[in-house]
Amino acid sequence: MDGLYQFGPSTVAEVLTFLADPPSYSAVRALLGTMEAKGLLLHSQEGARYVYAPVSERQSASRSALRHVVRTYFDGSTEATVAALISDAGAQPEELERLARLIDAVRRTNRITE
Amino acid sequence: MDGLYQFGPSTVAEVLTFLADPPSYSAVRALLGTMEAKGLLLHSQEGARYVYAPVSERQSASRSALRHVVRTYFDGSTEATVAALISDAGAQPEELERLARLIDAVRRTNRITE
DNA sequence: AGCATAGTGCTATTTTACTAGCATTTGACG
DNA sequence: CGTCAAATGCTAGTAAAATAGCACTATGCT
Repeated sequence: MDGLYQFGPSTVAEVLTFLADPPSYSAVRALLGTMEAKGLLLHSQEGARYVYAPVSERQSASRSALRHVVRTYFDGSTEATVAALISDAGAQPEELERLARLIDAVRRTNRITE
Repeated sequence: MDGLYQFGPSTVAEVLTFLADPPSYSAVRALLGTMEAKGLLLHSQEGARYVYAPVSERQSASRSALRHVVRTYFDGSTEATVAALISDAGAQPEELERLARLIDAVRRTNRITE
């Protein structure tokens, strides 16, 4: 799943390339088939081969993944999560400046709408 | 694993309670045993029962989980991830202010050390 | 002490995942 | 058009995981 979200819709062969410790070609075919049966994936035929894509949009998947991480590792605190992100990212000056501007923008927007 | 990180060291019965779609008691026992054999968990005996805990610290696990999310869903961009976190969190004013201060603090620290 | 409860140790069975391999279809190219 | 490479469809066998259940042990309570 993660690979499909990261690399976009993919064929069986492509999935094999981005899997870290890849099982056999047959196993990947079976796995994709099972996931499709469970409703997690869909395939479309493209010439001779199948291209698999996740059913749910990347954005909604990203939100639930983020929420999961926040809940699991940061006691539900967005603030603590952002702090970890910043300290882990090496904190490049330009990025920090953009983030500061982003937060200011959100704060201004809130002030107006409230 | 996630449950153990979220709720701390747990017994088999506790794991059962926080698993969303729990398999049988036997399955959980087997699963925890398998994970321990793989070196992901350790158990300590507490009276009659076993208490399982992850081997790696919560903090290091959280960092790798965050990195994974950033890479998978946000093309490796810390900035985009923070933006998603903020917009998803409902953006409470106090939290935004604390985040702004946090970023300022990091920026000042960087300016001094560089 | 005696009993009930809750837990593990262990084993057998069922179900699922993985692997391998062959037949068949599709697409590309000389 | 003929051939080759690359896919899938399908099947059978093996490995691993999930399940169920019984025996045994520790704990707590009366």
